[in-house]
Amino acid sequence: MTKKIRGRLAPSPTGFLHIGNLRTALFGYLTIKSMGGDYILRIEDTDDKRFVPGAIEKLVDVLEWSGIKFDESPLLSGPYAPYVQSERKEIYKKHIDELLQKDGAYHCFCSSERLDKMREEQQANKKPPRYDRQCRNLNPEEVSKKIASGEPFVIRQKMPLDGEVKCFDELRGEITVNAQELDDHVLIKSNGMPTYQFANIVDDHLMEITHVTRGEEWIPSFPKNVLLYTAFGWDVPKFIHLPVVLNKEGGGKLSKRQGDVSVEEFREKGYLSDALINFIVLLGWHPEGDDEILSMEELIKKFDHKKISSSPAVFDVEKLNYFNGYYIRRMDLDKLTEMAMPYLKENVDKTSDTRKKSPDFIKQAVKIEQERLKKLSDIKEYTEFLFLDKLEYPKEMLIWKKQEAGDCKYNLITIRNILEKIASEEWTKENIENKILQYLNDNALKAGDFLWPTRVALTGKQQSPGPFDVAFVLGREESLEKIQIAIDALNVL
RNA sequence: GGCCCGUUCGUCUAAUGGUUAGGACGCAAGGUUCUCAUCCUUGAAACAGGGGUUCGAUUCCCCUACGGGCUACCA
Repeated sequence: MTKKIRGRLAPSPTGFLHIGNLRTALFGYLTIKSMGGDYILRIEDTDDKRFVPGAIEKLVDVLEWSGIKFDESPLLSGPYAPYVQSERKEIYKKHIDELLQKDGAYHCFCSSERLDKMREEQQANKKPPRYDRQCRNLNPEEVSKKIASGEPFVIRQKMPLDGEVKCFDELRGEITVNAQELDDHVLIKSNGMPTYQFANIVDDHLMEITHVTRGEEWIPSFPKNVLLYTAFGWDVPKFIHLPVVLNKEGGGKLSKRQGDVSVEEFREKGYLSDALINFIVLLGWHPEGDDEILSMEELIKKFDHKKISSSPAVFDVEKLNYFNGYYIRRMDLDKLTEMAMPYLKENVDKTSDTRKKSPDFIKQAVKIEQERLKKLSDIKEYTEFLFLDKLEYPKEMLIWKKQEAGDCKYNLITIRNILEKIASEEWTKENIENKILQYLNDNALKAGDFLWPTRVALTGKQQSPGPFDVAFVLGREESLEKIQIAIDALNVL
């Protein structure tokens, strides 16, 4: 029987999920799900400074919105509970005792002052800062005595003194380091809590994780982690070190300084989770073939973790915008209207016209802007003119190119006369369009001379949906009224 | 400083020991009833540099440059 595939996301509970974390989560999820395994959430809160109340719920909420669901988590629980490291202290205690017994670790009583000074000197002498292993060879009696007297201590991992350490990354292949490069890093802090370097490895083993996905910032400690598995006599899971996501400007890890990086912010601005996921998965991975539009379902089918790129990717919001617009254009209108509603509310509240507060009107408003939206929040600005009782625009805007003001006015009158002949029951986009175009066609008139002024009269904007769409949505009465206002304005000019 | 990881159009990337080095976003031009957007067509745009190995390297190896990471009782 083959072992069940299991992976995990192991964030610290800061309550803040940024794009880089989401990608790590996604690649982990897809790696595991593409092989039919279980994906679990484990909270790594061994550093109490990082804890933010409510963070776990928030994290799970955003992740679920993104389409990443866990099979086990602190909220769901499961056979390997608890899933929060601060609740697993006994487990770490038991295992560090075991490791001590196996001579894989030792107590260290060095004060932080001494360590600081030591590092300073090492750096001054151009030597790599590393623990000088002063406590590594204390005799057991001495250690017991110091512990008994209440002297504070940490527990360090005992690294080999020489030779090479080889470890294997699924993306990069074999990584070899000289054992002398390895620091005896701390496994248990003086407050009794484990460090990441200990808790993470113990838990991954205990929770039977088969594929470890984590950021490439962990590569330097990778050999030490492998050594820890070996010291316990445990099998080493497969390791996949994911490349980082970089800022567009100036390089460096994606950071808050350079615009939005929080998944929550993207969500609030009206980025669709499908688009975000589709965009992010392409940052370091590519399906076979040229089709880049993929749903989560398809991703799970097609994903191959061995094909993840080992070089870092730059986050470029332009392409995200394209994907988001693409997904919005393909959305069902009812669904889109529902999702756009929060962003439209302000416009709807502003109008005194009860007709414009109706679901049907709102739906039509969304419909004529659908293909223009890059993100849902655009809808507010784009549809504002539809809800305004009175349009404000300079009269000159009505005039198309080199048109004479008088001609412009005359043309608007012509349009008004055409529209007046359309009865309320026949007020459809197609009718409006056909009647106007037919007239222009029959009289060999240039469309721009008529359509531009009409559109401006109806929208008050340089850029907007076409006049037929707008006239239809606004309705017969209001359209005629707005055109008349424009005609009157041109009188004064 | 030391150690580690990386380097194909501006960006995300594909492919390959022999190709006109492919696609996507963006950009430019043209077309589709006025603008914007959509949609369609076309175009410009890349193998970091230097050595090897080889009949032949973008592809394999080495060096350099550049970018990034780590160097905590943070993860």
